[in-house]
Amino acid sequence: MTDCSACTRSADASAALVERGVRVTALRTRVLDALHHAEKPLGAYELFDRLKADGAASAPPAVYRVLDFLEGQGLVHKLQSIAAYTACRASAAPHRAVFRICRACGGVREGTSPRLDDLAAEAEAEGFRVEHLVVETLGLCAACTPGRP
Amino acid sequence: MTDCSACTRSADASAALVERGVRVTALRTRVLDALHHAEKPLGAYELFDRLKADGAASAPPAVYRVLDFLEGQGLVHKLQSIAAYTACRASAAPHRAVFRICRACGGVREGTSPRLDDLAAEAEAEGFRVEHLVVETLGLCAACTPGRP
DNA sequence: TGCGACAGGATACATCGTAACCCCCACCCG
DNA sequence: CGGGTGGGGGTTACGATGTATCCTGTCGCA
Repeated sequence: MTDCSACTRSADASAALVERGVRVTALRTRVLDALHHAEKPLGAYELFDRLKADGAASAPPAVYRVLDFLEGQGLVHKLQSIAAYTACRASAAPHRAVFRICRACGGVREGTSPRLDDLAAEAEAEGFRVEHLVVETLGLCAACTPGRP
Repeated sequence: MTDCSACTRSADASAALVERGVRVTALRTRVLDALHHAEKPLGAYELFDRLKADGAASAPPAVYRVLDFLEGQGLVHKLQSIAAYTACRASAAPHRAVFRICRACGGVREGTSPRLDDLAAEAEAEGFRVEHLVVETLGLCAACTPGRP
């Protein structure tokens, strides 16, 4: 288990949970750590396998419960188009985000944009009550685009 | 099998395929019709069940193949957050779209917005080659929002 | 007539997600 | 201290979603 800057982030996230008065359990910490250490988003079962190897998780439902919880807390995002989960590096609170998913290397970058709020506002203006916004950009990242230095 | 305005739309879509020089097969027509007649998006297996009842489809892979094809042609959209497919009512060509998905009634509205192109342009400006954009707004539609006439 | 390309049939399987039920344990309260 | 309570997680079993693989039929074309 290597030490890395991501650990700090993970600790920050845990601290946010404590402040909100919700429980920081061993399993939740493990899941968060695993996602922070992963270079890429992890599928639920991929995550499950890693946790099981560490003796930290027993069965899929446990993992899904934790993922749902962490997503509700804004610490984890689910990438719908690839059915994978990624730890949020930007903020420890629920927020809107846009993801760029490279189909070649599998890498994902989380970002933000005023367009997100614009889109939400457009929906609200038409009477739609926005609870969640999914914005995922699929394609090739700069490093994987052919004809490039 | 009732006659309805959606059939016209479905016919328009088929006409677009002919013009592109791709094949309009029985199965593809059936899938398109089924999606056009459905009031709500259909899951792949839900769609499969309907087609099988009509003797039109044999097994899941056939349905997925047709769905992939139609999506590539811009006639069908996949709603990632609910794993369902809907016929496009807007255009017979590939295009960007934003969806509003009501978690209460399950209804979906397809729309468009200049923000979609803005988001794509932002990504391109940073060297990301955009191939597909998924934008889904989840919440309550006007009719399902409480405290409303 | 033979060939290549494409659509679809058929089987089996992989992956993703959840329902239902139980138990444990921290915590609160009298 | 004894009992109640609720959240978190273990366990089993299953449902839903999506695919790999191989084979068959059909059509256009040289």
